[in-house]
Amino acid sequence: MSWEIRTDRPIYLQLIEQMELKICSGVYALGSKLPPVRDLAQEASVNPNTMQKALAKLEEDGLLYTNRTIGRFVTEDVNIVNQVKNKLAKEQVQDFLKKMRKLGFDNNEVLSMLETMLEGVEQ
Amino acid sequence: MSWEIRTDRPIYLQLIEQMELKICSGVYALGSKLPPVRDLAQEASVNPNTMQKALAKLEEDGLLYTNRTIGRFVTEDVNIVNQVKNKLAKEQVQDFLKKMRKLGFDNNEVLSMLETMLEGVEQ
Amino acid sequence: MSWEIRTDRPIYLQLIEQMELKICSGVYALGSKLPPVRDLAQEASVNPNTMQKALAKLEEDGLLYTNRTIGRFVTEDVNIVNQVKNKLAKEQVQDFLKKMRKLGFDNNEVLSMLETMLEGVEQ
Amino acid sequence: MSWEIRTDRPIYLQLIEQMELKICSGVYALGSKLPPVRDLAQEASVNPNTMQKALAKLEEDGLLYTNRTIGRFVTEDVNIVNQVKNKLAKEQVQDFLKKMRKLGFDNNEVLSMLETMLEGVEQ
DNA sequence: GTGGTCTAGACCACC
DNA sequence: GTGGTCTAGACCACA
Repeated sequence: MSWEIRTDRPIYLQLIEQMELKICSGVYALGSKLPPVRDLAQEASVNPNTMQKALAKLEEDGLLYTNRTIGRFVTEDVNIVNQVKNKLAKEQVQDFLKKMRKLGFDNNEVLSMLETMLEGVEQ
Repeated sequence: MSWEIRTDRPIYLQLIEQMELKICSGVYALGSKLPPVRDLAQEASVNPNTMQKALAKLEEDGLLYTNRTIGRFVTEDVNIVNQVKNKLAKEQVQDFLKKMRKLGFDNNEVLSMLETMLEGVEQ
Repeated sequence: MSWEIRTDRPIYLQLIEQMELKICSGVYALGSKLPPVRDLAQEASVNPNTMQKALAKLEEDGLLYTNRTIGRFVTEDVNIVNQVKNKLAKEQVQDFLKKMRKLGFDNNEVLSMLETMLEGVEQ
Repeated sequence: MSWEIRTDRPIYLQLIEQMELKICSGVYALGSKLPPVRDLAQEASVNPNTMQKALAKLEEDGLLYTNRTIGRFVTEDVNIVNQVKNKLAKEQVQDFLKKMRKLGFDNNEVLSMLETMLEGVEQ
């Protein structure tokens, strides 16, 4: 998964979301060292200051921590990561339901459709 | 809902998808007249030919029909629209499941989470 | 039926053929008066001299005759017209067979296909 | 057989028809590689985009398939080609009958004329 | 070098 | 003014 930046919302918010996702999905493992800010910024084609702002917010939330002389690391606290995971999951569910409602499906229909599509599918 | 065009996929495909969505979600009602190609193109900030290509494809699929010199109309055939609705819904479900799996949720967890979030929510 | 002129063959030959066809199919009835050469030429978008050349040839074949002061007329001789009709028909058959052979159909297949398509069709 | 383009009908439709004919009559054998779009366009004296449009339609119908960056190929599926062959043959028969009727021949006369002309003719 | 896509701009038929 | 078609010219991804 790469970086996807759009111009219709604050970039640093998008960076936060995608960074959260990368951590929760294991792209950056618990306790692992992150690439330098400059590298991340270049990878995402954004200004280093913007990337810095995003990382600072993630640090605030406890998802990252900085060792000034060595670099930035992903937290080793599973609980924090799980909290974020749940937050992201809830957002996905909300987003999904919103889209399905727009298509005219009510709760029961969404549920039965999901159940149908889960049957017989390997995990 | 407005138009969102990205540069990483053929524009006409995105136009097709968004047009399908607009029709299925009722932005363009069954049997109603569409704005002229040129207007739609300007609205979406694309070349009229590109919009034309997308509309031609939708016409092939029976979602639209053209009354030459008068304009383009949404089909009045509920069946066709429902078919497209189901197709779009399935895509949404697949997409949703893919994202949830990336977050580390298995089928049962997705299902129970959805059920939980549907409880006590007004339709 | 209007005039169709192509640039890949002598125009006057095409005029002859189409004039024969018009007479045989009754566009210009037996014994009827033809429009003036200039009108015919304009109708077919060709030079009057070219039209003149075609009409002269048809006259030679007895399909037309000229009354100098009154104009040009279609012959009243059914036999002559029937001869031309047969000639044109044979050309059509030959042309048809040639095309069918190019598509890979042999005589028997052509015959059976024709018989099939004639069944149940009102004349 | 070369390309014949007329101005009284959409060019891309004529290209489709003639391409179908070329494939059905073996000018382009099953499974063989077609010349590049640009070459075909130049051969037919049309814009590459117009040729592209025609080929795209033939591809939709399964008569061609594209191996991107390598080229376009005729299908290897005999069934599809035979279907098209039959379609073209039916059109020829219809066209033939129409012309013969215009000349004043009824079904039986057409049939007997064809039978007569087929006798004693080498295949 | 291949097919695919997009834009810009033009003309046509029809009502 | 509507959709339809065509041309010219450009750029892209891929191998």
